[in-house]
Amino acid sequence: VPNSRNPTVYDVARRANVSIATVSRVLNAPDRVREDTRARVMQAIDQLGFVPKADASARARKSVGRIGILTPFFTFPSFVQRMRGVANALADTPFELAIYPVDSLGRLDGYLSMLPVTRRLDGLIVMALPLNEAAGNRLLANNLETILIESLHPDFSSIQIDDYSGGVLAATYLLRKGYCRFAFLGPGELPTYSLHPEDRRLAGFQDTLSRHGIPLPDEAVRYPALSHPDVHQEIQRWMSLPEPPTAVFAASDDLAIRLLRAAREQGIQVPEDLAIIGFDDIDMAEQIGLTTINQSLDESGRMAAEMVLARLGDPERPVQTVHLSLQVVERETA
Amino acid sequence: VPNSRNPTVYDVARRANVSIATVSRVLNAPDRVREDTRARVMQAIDQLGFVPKADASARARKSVGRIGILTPFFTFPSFVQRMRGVANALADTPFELAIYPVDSLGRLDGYLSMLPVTRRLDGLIVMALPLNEAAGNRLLANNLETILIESLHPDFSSIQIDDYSGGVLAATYLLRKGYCRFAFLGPGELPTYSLHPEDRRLAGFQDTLSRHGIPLPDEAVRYPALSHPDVHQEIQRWMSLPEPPTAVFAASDDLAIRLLRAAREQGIQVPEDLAIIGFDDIDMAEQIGLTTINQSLDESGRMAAEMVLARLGDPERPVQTVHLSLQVVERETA
DNA sequence: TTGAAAGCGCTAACAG
DNA sequence: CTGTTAGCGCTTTCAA
Repeated sequence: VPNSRNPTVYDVARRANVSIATVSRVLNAPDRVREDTRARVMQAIDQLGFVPKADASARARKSVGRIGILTPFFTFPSFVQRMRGVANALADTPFELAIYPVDSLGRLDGYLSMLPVTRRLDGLIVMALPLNEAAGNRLLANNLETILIESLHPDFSSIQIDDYSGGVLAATYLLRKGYCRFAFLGPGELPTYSLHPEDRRLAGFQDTLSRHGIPLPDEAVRYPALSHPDVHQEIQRWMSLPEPPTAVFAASDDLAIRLLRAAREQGIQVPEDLAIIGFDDIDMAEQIGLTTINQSLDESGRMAAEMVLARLGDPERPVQTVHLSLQVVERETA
Repeated sequence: VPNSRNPTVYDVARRANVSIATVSRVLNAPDRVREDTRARVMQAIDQLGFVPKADASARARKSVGRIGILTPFFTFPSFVQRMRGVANALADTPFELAIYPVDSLGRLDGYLSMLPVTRRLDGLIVMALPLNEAAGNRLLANNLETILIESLHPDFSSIQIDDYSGGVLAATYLLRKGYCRFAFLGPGELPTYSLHPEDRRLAGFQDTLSRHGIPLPDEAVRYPALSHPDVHQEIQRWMSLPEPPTAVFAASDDLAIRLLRAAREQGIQVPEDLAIIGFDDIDMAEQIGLTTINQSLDESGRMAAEMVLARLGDPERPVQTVHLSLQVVERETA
């Protein structure tokens, strides 16, 4: 005689011949249950039409089991690689991943207002986005563990990239390679809601050059729109200069790749006629053979996730700022 | 010292100097509590910002406001672009996005078991992953709105790509361009848990060629590992054939891009010596000028999301299969 | 990998 | 009216 009440974990457990703990595990951490046991439990669940009571789960659960990522440009390779780092770090934990793409200032404010209050998240990773006073306080007050990547705030742990020294590295590398006339390419369309590390990369680049007595004339520093014709045009402009540059530092691999294509189309040999160095070291950089500066994208995501998890496990852990080191990856374009 | 957890009835009770039972009564049967006691308790509740935990989840019971994506290779550009389509479709809705990356058969089974039962999702989009009988039934039984991309199941709406006709398109295009000796490049490392559309792309390619009386010899069909040396080697092998191919159909843009680089390194002119056509039309294809076959990646994600939302709004909506059309995008490599 | 047992936050029965 | 106490159904140590 079937029980008239809704089935519980106990019913499922009895039918599958396991303990209630195992039933719970099948639902909450399937990969921690042996294949055949899981199948048996799932069969019992299906047969009984078992549905866990939401309030009971909520009550017993100490966390909601979810980490969020707040990110602009969430499909740009550099951001995707950071997300990959996060996802990998989360893979064998009971935490799932929620994405909150930011495409405007309004969206950023909106998320920063609601996320801490609605308590649907245990932790938050904020990528390359500024955190204002009020938002920071709200996160703190509501006790949402937050880690910042790229931005800085006294009350939160963060992962920092030294963009200035990235520029120094690029200049140093190119100088040692013997290049002597330089140019810089930055992104032309900058949204207001995200951080802009390009300026500091340029500063490091420029300072290093000038320390070697080499100027970086204004016409060598360009911020074209990302369209193909625009990038094309910048190269033409450069190459028709009385003393055209022999090496370009592009503020991102994305830019460098566009530049590379435009150069090839104009019959400009890379690196013979024009050397190109990028910044980021996205996957595609390797596939294309682009010389660039590695900023440990995957690693930054992985560390951010680990830092969130660590704080979740022990809230007493001190706020810390981690500096990731940069490294030139020599390939074929410079 | 502020409490680090959310306040509970115990905190309220302590602060109001009553037992937890009284707190509960104030919440559930206020008239059974003396006026002044009730006021004291309410004051404590307000001060602590107390919200009964069960309530919170009970309120959310109608809709949790979350759509999930189950996907392999979630950082591959082609999958990322689909996710972008989904994210854009969700941007101005009250739904957030959860990602469930699948990296093994066990993980796939695990998610397919737990997701429908635990009710943390309103809808699910399954990308390029097979759905077995049991999993399908479970999704249905638990009423989790699901849309499939690439795979097919009679009980679920899906978005289909006609891979066979993609092969036909590639062959037709190359033939019309006047090429007469062909090769095919597929991925060498195939995980067991995901779908494999390459076979059908090859079939369409091969059939079309043979309909024109052109053979595709075995040695022209290769599945190298994705490492640079391996791809390099395939080209060498081809070019040293007595009758080397003049055009290659790569089963994905990723492969095509690797091939392109390897070719250039060996001084092989593309498309003069060897034409290359890819499949997918990822963002990068445009940036590097790759001729390829567009399969509307963004669009497929957008449609999937819209179909989930539509079914959520009106569960009576019939199951439908949408066929996305393919299109050759002519750029510079073929 | 699994089970026993101790909670989780809350409600309700029962005393007083 | 209020406090004590025993669950509710589920999760999560901890040991085995």
